Order: sequence, then structure tokens, then C-alpha cells
Amino acid sequence: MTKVRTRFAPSPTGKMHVGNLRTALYAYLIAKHEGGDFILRIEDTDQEREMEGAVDIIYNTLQKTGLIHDEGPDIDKGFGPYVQSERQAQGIYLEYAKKLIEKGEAYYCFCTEERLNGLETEIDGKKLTKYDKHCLHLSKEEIQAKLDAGIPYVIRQNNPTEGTTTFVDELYGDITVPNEELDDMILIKSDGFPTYNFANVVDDHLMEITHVVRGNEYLSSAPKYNRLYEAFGWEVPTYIHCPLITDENHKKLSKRCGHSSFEDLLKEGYLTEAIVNFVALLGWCPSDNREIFSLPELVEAFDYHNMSKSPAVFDMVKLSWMNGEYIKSMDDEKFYEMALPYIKEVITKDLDFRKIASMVKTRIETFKDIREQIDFFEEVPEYDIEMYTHKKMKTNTENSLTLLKEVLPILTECESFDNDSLFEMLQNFAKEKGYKTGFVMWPLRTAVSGKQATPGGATELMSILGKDETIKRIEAAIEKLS
RNA sequence: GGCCCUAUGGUCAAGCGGUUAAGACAUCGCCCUUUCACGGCGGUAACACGGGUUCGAUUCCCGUUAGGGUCACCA
Repeated sequence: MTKVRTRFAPSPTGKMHVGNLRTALYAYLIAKHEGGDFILRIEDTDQEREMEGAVDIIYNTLQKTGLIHDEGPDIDKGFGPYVQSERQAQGIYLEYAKKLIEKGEAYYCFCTEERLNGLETEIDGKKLTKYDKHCLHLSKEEIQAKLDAGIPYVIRQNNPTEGTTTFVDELYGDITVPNEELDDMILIKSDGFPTYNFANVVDDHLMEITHVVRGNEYLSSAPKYNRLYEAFGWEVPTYIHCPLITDENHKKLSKRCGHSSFEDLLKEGYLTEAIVNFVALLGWCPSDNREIFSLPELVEAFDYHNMSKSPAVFDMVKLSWMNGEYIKSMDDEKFYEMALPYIKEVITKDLDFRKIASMVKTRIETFKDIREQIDFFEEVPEYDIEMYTHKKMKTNTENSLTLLKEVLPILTECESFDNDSLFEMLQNFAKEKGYKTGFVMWPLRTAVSGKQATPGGATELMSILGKDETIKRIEAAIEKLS
């Protein structure tokens, strides 16, 4: 059996879309599961849409996610160059296009934009054009004359208008379309660059790609590719079209969503491991139904035959849950390092950040959640005194006030302000008075935090705030309640 | 509109002719508890519809419906 070779072929036009990321992931997994090679190819044939820095984004993303390529612009294993503009400069595409012309499978087209516009029809507000093979019938002499005159041209694929074309997709099976539907698509643009459609086929063949992994949106253009392979007499690779990823409205993920790109998700406080894990499960499921996978585990378990055919909604809620799982199982030291910048964002005081980090660890789903969890350490927020009223604790503003007054002197005299002693002491106090623990803890926690929910109990908060600050806050609370 | 694809709970999804139709997220309830969370236990919730094929269809076939994709000198 020949070695599996898959490729990720993004065009450097901007951010890393999560759909693209998943395609890259699947291509990587398919190769690695079989011990094959994963190749990176840059498809920069559209000079207009090309964006500065986009290539770096591609490298960074692959690096960060661990989708390490075996070959690429930076690692030439004899199939280079791996950048299409460089291949274009070598004349590769034109050479192959001319081969097709010789075979009658392609032809020069000199049609002007105006003429093409005349071919447009409008349906449902969308402009559709089907080329009418106008230039197919130009004589050799006419073509040469136009070429000599320097008239701009494109090269078009010459597709049949009758019969059908069938191609095979590993997931979707045989797909047959009437040839009438096949437009004479452009292979070489008037600027001399190949179109994606053409460059893709030529390069996949030249780079000996065995499995073409790409998004479902290419399914309908696949027959044209097939004809190209056949026209060249090349072996058709295995096609694997991945189901689409959609937003919650079941529409193709768009830039508008805010969570459509890898970078956005990182910015939102998600971990790359969680993103990769989550995205892997969008359209694929292991036989044992496991959910948490590291990349090596995915390599081991991934089998593209289990891929789903229907589109999947990108569910932020579940991503958040999964991110929380990753955070909880994270090494404490590593978590501390990652959490620290977020903690410092809201706390300028000199508090025990390590303790705060560990308190918050089981309570967040993304790092961004940290802020609102701990901001009260810096300063007690404005709060309604009704917060002292709690049915289950049997507290209200009145008994909270008397309780705080009772506890204040005890705390003032208290020497050790660590959590354990505080808790023991307050529990004893409660016992003596015949109070339930919660009855004393609730007002204290409220007084000290001004929050309905905090990342720890009353005594934990107090031990972190320290004696002085705690007393100050309780006094302020007494004042507020009086 | 043509062509193509898809169709199991709100979401991701097991299932691949005979099952009490898994599991996860979300949701709800209970327990744990110094609040919240974590954790534990449990509940609600699905085979789009109509025809076939078959002893028997969620599963196979055909329609209908619904959704999506695509129809560029973009990829």
C-alpha cells in the first residue's frame, strides 16, 4: 500500500476559520492515523484577496494546535515549491493547461467582461453565468493572431454538454451529475495565475496527495475536478468531503458570529486543546463515545469512516463546558500561570493570587470568567441590602445586622486569620448561640463580598482579604444596614 | 430557479432489519455544602411525513416536506 499523503491548502486571506481548522485537523488525523504525511501548501493565487500576515496566522495555528506538517514551504521534501505563486512563476500551471489545450480538453477564451456580463441571468437576486463556449470554435490562426496582438485571455476547461459524470466520495458514495451542469470553468486567469480549481488538481497530483480532504462546499464542483483528472489521464485521489459547520441558525459559519475563527476563540478565553477536541467531535464520533481527547489520542482513535454526513451546529455552550473540563484537569501551576494575567486585570492589591487562582479553578469555563468572579476582592461592589435576606439561611437585614455586630468584636480579637481557624471559631460561636452555621456565614460572606455568589465560603474570603480589610468591610456593612 | 447533499430530543450524536432508541451538552429536581460552583443521583425530551420492500422498519427503496450547499478571472 502506498503511503497516505494528505494536505492542508489554505489561502492566506485572513483569520483561521474554525471550519478550516477542522479540515486541517481531519487531514492531519487521516494521515497520521495511517502513519502518513501531512503537507502544507499555500494557495495564494488570488492576489487581490491576499492579506499580509495571513501566512503567519496559518503557521502559528498549526504550531499551536500541534498539527505539525511533514512538508511545506519551510520543509521541502522534493515536491516543492509549496507556495502556488512560486509554482506559478515556474510556469507549472500554464504548462499543464497547454497540455489540456493540445488534447482539446481546454481552450483559449478572449471574451471581454462586457460579453460575459451579457450572459448573466438573475435568479432570486443572484447573478448566474454559464459560459456559452463562444471561443471554443476559434481557428488556430485566429487564436494565434489574438495572442500575437496581446489580447488578454483566459484558458477554459472544455466540458461536454451531454451525458453524465460520476465521482466517488468516501463518505457520500457515488455522485452523478449531468454534464450539462458543468460550466467551462476558468483554469488560467487573465493575470496568468491559475484558479483554485485548476491549481488544486495539478498540485495534488504533482505532490502525490492520496486523500483530498476538504469542506462540503466543494462537493458540487468535484465533478469538474474529476474531468480534469481524467483529461490528464491521472489517477483520481480519494475524496473526503467534510460536513459543514454551521452557526446556531444552521447557516454556514460566518465572520459575523464572533466565534468563527480560532483567534477569536482564543481571545474569548478558550484553550487550544479544548478547541481542537471540540472541533474534532463536530462531525465525527468514536465508537466508544468518549468525549475528551488529546491530539495523540485523536490520532489513535480517528477513523474517517465514522464521519457524519450532516452538518453540525457549532455549539458554544458545549465548547464552554469542554473548556471547563480542560481547566479543571489542568495542572495547578500551569493554571496559575495562565490565570494570573486575568487576575491582575481586576486586582491591584497584594493578595494571595495562588489561593485565588485555586478557588476559581473549578468555577469557570473560560478564563474570561475570572474577572467577574473575583473583582470584589479589589473593592466591594454596590449591592442591595436585600442580599442579606436568604430564606434557607433564615437571614434578613435585621438579624444580619445584629449578627455582624456580635461577630465583629470576636473577629477583632482573633489572632489567626487563616481559613481553618476562622471556620472553627465561627462554628463554635454559632454553637454557643444556637445558630446554624449558615446563619452566621451568609451575612459575613455578603458583607465581605457584596455578592450573591463567590468563589469560596465566607471564611475563605476573609482569610484572603486579611484581618484589617475584613473588619473594615464588616464595619461598612454594619453602617449600611443600620 | 437548476444541480447536489442532508434529515434520531433544543444541540453534538450512538444505532447500520427485531433495542425498554445509548451517551454528552443544555434544562429541571434532589443530595452534598459556610453562598456559588465542583461532585453524586434522578427526571423531561427524538427516529419529519407518505408510500413501498419485508414476518418485521429508525435502519433498505421511492416520493413529499424541510434545511443546507453550490452555480465568479474567490477559494
